[in-house]
Amino acid sequence: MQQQADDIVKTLKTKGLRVTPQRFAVYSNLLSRQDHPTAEQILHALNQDAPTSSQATVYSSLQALQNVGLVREVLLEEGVCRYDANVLPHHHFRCKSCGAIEDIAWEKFQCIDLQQLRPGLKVEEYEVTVHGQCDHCG
Amino acid sequence: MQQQADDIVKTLKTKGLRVTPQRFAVYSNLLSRQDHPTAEQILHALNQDAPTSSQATVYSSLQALQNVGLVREVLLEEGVCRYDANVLPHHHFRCKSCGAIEDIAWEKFQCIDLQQLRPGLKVEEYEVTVHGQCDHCG
DNA sequence: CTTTGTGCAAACGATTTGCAGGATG
DNA sequence: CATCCTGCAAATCGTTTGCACAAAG
Repeated sequence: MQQQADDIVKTLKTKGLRVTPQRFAVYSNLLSRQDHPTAEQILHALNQDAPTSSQATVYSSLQALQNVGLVREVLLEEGVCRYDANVLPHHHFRCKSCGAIEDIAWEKFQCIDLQQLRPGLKVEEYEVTVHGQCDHCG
Repeated sequence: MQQQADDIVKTLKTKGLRVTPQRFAVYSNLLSRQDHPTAEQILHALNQDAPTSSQATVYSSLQALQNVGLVREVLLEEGVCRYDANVLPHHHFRCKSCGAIEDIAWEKFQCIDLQQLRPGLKVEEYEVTVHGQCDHCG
């Protein structure tokens, strides 16, 4: 636990971010959860016990973390912006019934003929979004 | 042109939608363009010459068209909801520089080992989003 | 005629901004 | 101690809603 906290501090510093309690809390929370929370869910989680962050600060922390590549946005539903501390390439599954979201290992999908999508297009990255039913809803 | 209009009317009726000038215009506009416009862009296009639709009506028309499966939402950027009259399965390319969006033929990608994503998950559909540079920006 | 759609303006929810005070390096 | 962050409240943006009038079938 203590070691983990030190790691987070080190990571933030390495990226040139000032380490503030709020920023630390946002990143730490995001690292600790498997779902892909919205800004609001993060805010709520942080202020569960005692108020520690304001809404504006959560947004700005997320922005700062995004800018240095520690966090990415995940768009799976209209009007809902989620955040993910896993910035390695991977795909997403979303349950159409309950909305649960789950990561899909990168190796599960493979692109056929990537270079020939169309002459002129330079592909830099891609991701797959899978829709279906999860364990509970299936 | 006339034939095309008749087709649109027929399609709407077949889906059980009342044919109003506004609804016709929204669907017709969406069918005619290759980009994936936002509600606002559609509204702007329709009122280019003379005012024909209100903003609330464009939203409600899009909603109605979605409900009967003639139109789908496309989510590629945070905070931007685009619409697409092509409801056949296909993928999307988005230029990271200029934001241009282009359809990618369904056959360009193939899923490896779909049934074994994870036991318990029932896959119903999926789509690929490709990011990169388009002709002008590459 | 009955039902459904339209337009306006007000309401809404999520995100952003301006600014003064406070913490970080 | 200069710079950057935080928190508050107000502003903004896209979308939705309520309601009276109009149009479609």
